[in-house]
Amino acid sequence: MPKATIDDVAELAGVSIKTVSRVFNREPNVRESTRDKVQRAISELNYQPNKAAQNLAGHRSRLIVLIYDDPSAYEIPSAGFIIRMQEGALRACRTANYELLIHPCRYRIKDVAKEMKALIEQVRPDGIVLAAPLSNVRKIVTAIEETDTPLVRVSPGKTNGKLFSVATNDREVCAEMTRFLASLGHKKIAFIMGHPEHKAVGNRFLGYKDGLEQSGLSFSEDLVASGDNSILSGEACAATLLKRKDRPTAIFAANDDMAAGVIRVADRLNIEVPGQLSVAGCDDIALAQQIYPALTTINQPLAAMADQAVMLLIDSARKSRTTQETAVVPATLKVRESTGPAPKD
Amino acid sequence: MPKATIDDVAELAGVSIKTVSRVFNREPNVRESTRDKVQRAISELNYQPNKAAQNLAGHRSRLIVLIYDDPSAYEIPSAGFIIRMQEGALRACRTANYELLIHPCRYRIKDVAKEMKALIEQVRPDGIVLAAPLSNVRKIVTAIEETDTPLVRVSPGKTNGKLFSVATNDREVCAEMTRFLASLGHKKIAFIMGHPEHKAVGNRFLGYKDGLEQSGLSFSEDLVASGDNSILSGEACAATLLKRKDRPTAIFAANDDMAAGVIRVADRLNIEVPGQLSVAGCDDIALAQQIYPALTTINQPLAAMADQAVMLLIDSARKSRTTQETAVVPATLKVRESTGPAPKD
DNA sequence: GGCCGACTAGACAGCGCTGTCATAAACAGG
DNA sequence: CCTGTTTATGACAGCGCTGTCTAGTCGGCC
Repeated sequence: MPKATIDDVAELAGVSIKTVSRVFNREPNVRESTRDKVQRAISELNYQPNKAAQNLAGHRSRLIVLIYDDPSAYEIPSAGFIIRMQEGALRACRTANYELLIHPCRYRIKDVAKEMKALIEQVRPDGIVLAAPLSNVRKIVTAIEETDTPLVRVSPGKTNGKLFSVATNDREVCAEMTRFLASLGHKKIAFIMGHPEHKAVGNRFLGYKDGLEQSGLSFSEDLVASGDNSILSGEACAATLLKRKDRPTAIFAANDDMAAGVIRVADRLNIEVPGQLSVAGCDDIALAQQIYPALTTINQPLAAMADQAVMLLIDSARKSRTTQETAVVPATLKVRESTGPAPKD
Repeated sequence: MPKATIDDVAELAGVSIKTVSRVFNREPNVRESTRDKVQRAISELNYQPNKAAQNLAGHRSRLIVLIYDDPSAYEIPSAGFIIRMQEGALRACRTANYELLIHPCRYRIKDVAKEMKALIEQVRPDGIVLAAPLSNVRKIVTAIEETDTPLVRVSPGKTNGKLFSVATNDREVCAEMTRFLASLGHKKIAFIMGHPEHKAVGNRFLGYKDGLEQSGLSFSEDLVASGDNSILSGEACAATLLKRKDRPTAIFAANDDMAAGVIRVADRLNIEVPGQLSVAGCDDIALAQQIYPALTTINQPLAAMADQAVMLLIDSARKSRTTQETAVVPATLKVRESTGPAPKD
């Protein structure tokens, strides 16, 4: 059986194709009885509109493209990141009856801009979700903007600029984590900063400081170390911090890998976690649950962010693009086993 | 600047739109000089053909849909599975200038068949890659076949049926693993079977038997245990196998999780791995490298399989659909630390 | 020189929809 | 009952391409 077209439906229902189109697209000004007739014809023929035709005639594709960094998506540790994003984006697409195209992108190659434009002009998506870290690569953002396609950038850290974007309350939640540690009685809470290139880094550090202040603790340079986001660097930082005679009773690392490094070092130095040392991380990667003790960390609501991003895109298509805004999806503390009351001395 | 259309190019080049189309699609019978003229016009205007129009007029969408099981894709342990598939599929799509649509699918809901058909008739993909375990769900396969869209099923285990599919040489490589263990001097090689629902299970067991035979070892029921693919069941099986006085010196589990369970039990029983017991798994999931000792296992070439699948799809579109075939992408042994020479007693 | 085939190029319909506009029907109000 | 307005429907163009068919051009060969 050849697939039914709008003409078939129109004929069967005894109306014009335009009326069928109206019914299918829930347009107003169709009499109830006509609507019924058409509905029956539609379901009888099992009619499904051809997207290509809709797209061509209607200038909208019901397609969202999710663009993310290519090689990093396939490295096991970050696979979770992109899967979560996809999960959220797909959820929003599904409810709005959109489809999702995924497009990994190597931003280091010269022709990214050209590649992006080609992609966009070919498929004409109704919107684009640009995942971190690409969300801060200027030439990509610019290329997309030049095509006039609605764009939402998703990034756990704050995105600079005034475009649509969705972010988390990184700073606030890091303050919350710090307060949480303080509330357990910790007075000497150390912080391990991450790779300075990461956008998120600054905010997390600021959040840490906020948290100290809010808890009535004073900030000390001596309790801050700088890593590069790797487990190894976490170990190095921990070694430094823990060797001090007046050592911290809690260490808050700007990401989970470094926190894992801290736990390793504590184990080596025979410092009990969480008995003698509380450790907290950030990101809630898979590893966080797999290590012992399971890591207290901050859950990144990646799926929710992507979901939000797609919804923004779809809404902005309906209404005219409103004021430029950035949505914030709150991250939450995941308290597990690596934190506990401060040791009494 | 409004996007250039084929008419713009034709006008600039001083030819008909059909000629532009010919040049762009590398059709024959265009004079070299004309081709050049058109090429120049194309690059000057930065022309990108509108896919929707191509699709509508040409009855081909240059779109591949990857369909996979929904909830399971988002569970962390299996995220790697689907990411790998995507990786391969994307690779093939990229080189052939196709785009990839991803479509998770909950196969337990009633209307899957209808949903699949709606998806297909709407987007009219040129081909569909159906990932395991969906590749063996009859109602989905049937629904897709009824739409006459080229379908390739990807499944680590063998797929039954006579459709296009790509699989691995599960049985052969399991035989290889068994021979490998035998070559290390092991005489008592036990096997832990997985969940009987899994298609792959039977083949792996057969491969194990093949391997024994090829190594001149005899098969014994006593050396076979049955788990359900979980770590816990692996522990249970290991406990049984290792409590026997005449205990095996090597255990080959049908998946990595169960192998991990074996290692846990060995640790608990103070049996050294690989000193006193060699352990091998299958699948090479992320966990395999994270546990200690790192697990010797069998690498599933998921990316390569998906790549292959998409290539099959694209080729079958070019030539007429040839004879139904199943491509086999070989899996390979990943020898790591959990296996070693049999203990001398 | 005339005819045939191989190349090359263009005219044109039409893929299956949606947008626009015209028209018809229904409904007010005076 | 007629005009003015709203509501319901249809006619038709056209989105930007590709497929088909036709027409012209060129050389080769008898």
